[in-house]
Amino acid sequence: MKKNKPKYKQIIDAAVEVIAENGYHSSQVSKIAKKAGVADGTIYLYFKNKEDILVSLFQEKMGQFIEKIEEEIQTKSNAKEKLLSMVEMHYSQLAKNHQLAIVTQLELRQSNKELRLKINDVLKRYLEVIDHIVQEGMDEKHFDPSLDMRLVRQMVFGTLDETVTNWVMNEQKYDLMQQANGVHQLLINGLSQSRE
Amino acid sequence: MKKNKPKYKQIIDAAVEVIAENGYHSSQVSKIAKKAGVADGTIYLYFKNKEDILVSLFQEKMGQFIEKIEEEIQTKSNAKEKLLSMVEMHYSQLAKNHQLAIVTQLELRQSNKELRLKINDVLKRYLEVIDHIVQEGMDEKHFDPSLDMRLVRQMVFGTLDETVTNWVMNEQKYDLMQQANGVHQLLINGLSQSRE
Amino acid sequence: MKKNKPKYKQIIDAAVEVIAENGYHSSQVSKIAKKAGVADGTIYLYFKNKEDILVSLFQEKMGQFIEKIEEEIQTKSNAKEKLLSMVEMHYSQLAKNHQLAIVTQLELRQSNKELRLKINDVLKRYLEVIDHIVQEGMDEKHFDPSLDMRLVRQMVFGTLDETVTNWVMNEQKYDLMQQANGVHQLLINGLSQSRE
Amino acid sequence: MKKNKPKYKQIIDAAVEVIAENGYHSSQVSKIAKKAGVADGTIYLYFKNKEDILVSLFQEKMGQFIEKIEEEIQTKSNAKEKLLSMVEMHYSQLAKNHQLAIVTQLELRQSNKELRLKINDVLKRYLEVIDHIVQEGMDEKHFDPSLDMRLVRQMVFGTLDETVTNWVMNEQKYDLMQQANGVHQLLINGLSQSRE
DNA sequence: TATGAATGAGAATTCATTCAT
DNA sequence: AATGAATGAATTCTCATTCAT
Repeated sequence: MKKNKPKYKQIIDAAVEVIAENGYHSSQVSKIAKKAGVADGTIYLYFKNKEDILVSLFQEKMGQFIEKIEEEIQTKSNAKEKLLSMVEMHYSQLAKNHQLAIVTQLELRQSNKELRLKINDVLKRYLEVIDHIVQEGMDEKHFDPSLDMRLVRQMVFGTLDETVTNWVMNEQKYDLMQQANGVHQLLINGLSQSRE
Repeated sequence: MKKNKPKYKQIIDAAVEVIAENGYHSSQVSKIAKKAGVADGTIYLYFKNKEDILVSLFQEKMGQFIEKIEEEIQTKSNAKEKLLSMVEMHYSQLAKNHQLAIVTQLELRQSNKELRLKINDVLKRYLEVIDHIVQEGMDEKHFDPSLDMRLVRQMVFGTLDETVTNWVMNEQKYDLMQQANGVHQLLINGLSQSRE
Repeated sequence: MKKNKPKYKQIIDAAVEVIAENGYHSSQVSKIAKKAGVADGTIYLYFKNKEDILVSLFQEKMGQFIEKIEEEIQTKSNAKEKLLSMVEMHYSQLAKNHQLAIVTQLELRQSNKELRLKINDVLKRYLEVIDHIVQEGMDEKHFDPSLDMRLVRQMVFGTLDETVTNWVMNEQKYDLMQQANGVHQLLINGLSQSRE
Repeated sequence: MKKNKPKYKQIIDAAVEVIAENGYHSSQVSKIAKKAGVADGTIYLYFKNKEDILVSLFQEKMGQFIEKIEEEIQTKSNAKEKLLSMVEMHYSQLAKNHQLAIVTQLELRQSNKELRLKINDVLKRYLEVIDHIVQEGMDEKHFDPSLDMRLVRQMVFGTLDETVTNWVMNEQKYDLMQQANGVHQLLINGLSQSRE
């Protein structure tokens, strides 16, 4: 299995670094190879083509990203706590890894439609996590049972994505983690005057 | 002023058509020129370079987009109605113009960081519209006065943007307008069990 | 019509020179462009791709080659004279243009199967010239009427082609034209002891 | 002597198969190694480089080819019969081995000038066979003693080669062997009205 | 002998932009 | 103002060959 060989991960990590530093369009395969410490041709022993590096990068990193969120959520006992945990994990993981944040929020979006479809496939798993939390909340009667799942999913993901993108575009000048509680409250209560 | 000459608008409209039909990366200047019925070189009498066509396109179209939202909102008397009106206008204008929706939601995001910074400048005006509505709602005590304006702005915009992008990526198979009320409710009440 | 523009012919002539001098595999498009005195990109205004240069080269040069043979043959009154004329013209034209001889006999044969099929199309016209002469000879009862046209055509063309290729491979050390009569006699009488 | 080791022949036979199936340009060393059941590196224990495989292939196969022709010819008592025998053997051997025919007539001609010079060296032995037959025919006074040996050699070889190439290019749709007599007659009598 | 992972040189083509007319 | 022919920089991927094991 190529994915377990050390060079596979080396190349993906080099790709993250190179893309974060140089931007998507200035990230030539030869630059990635150099940073990974392998020959250009070696890249093609592990990846079908350049796009395959990017898709694999996203799968690998986003897979771990979602896995960690799933693990953390399991330790929580109700939907509200799970949602908070998800927001916190989403933010903390990207806050911890600035380069990855740049790559996923900005650079990889410059890819073509085909690549973005593959990226969306990876995201489906994340959307399912959201769905489960919301469903649980509705079952608990803490969330409105009449909610349209698709809209909720898009609000939650859209909000998280937009807040992270803003943070990255502002060059991470403020503390992303500090927003977690506020965003959680917003998602739970919306704009309305809170009842408490 | 070049912006009032007929060819200026011709070229921008051609760009929207060409990009919607062919995708960002297959939209060569020569294709836009052909569709606009002018020579390649003529483009450069009206635009500094290719990127300038795209920025101008966004300014022109998004400017009108925001203007119409502003006009419509003025006729509403409170923040909740204004927010609903904004959601409806946002959706209706893009639903009415599929090509523009494809260009703004998918194709223009493939542009490089520099171009996206300029695009963000255009969006600032829209974000200010959101801010005004939210501020008004807080003043009316209908919206929670302790809300963090930046987070709200990002939740609102992120939700609208994500819902439209999903609709476009699903090839506009469902009716975007029908979502307006649900999204409005979600933004107002969040996930919590509604009080009514 | 692009074929009548001066750059079209410039590029083809440059291609003949470059291929004859450097060999097929060392004849990069950029080398041809440089020799033709145009930019690399200009090549692609006149030719679809590199292979199209080679096919066009063959069509252009071989077309003229065959045309001249046809013209010369018309002035002869019987098949034997026409055959001699054909042999002489075949040899004289290639003897006069060493570079073209190298390209057609050696370098262009290194091309892939697809290109060779296109080259064969061009040659069909030449084979028809042979067929006409042989048919005329059979009608005159000077040539054996029971001959298999396909075999004759292949013998004649194979002989001419092989003799020219040998001459080119021997770096044109001997006089190709001096062979014309001998080859003509061979084709007419074969190996048999002549009757005269 | 490496040539007698089993892997030497394995590799050559694999090369014939691979080139016949995939064409010259798609016949990578790794493909040949795989078909031969050896590692890529093993090839280089038996052959200096890729070109050496091709030259050796030609030497090996053409050597056997010529040997069989020589054996068969020995059983004939005069030049005419020997010539017929040569034509028949030439055709029958290639008709029996389609893959080899494809490789020698089409694929190996795509090689570069250098390789073809080496190939020509191998063919010299065949040309000598032709020369001997012709000389014998002239001594017997059945062939015209004033013939130019070089021209005859090129006519005979050019005719055989052209007829086989045509047969291969036409995907061996007709029976090559059936042409043997006709070609033999053509070579003996040329185009002239036969005396019988 | 045999292996096969790693190497790295090498080239066609596109397309934004210019500028002589 | 308008044209459009000409420019030329820039990059992925293949595959023959090597060499540590």
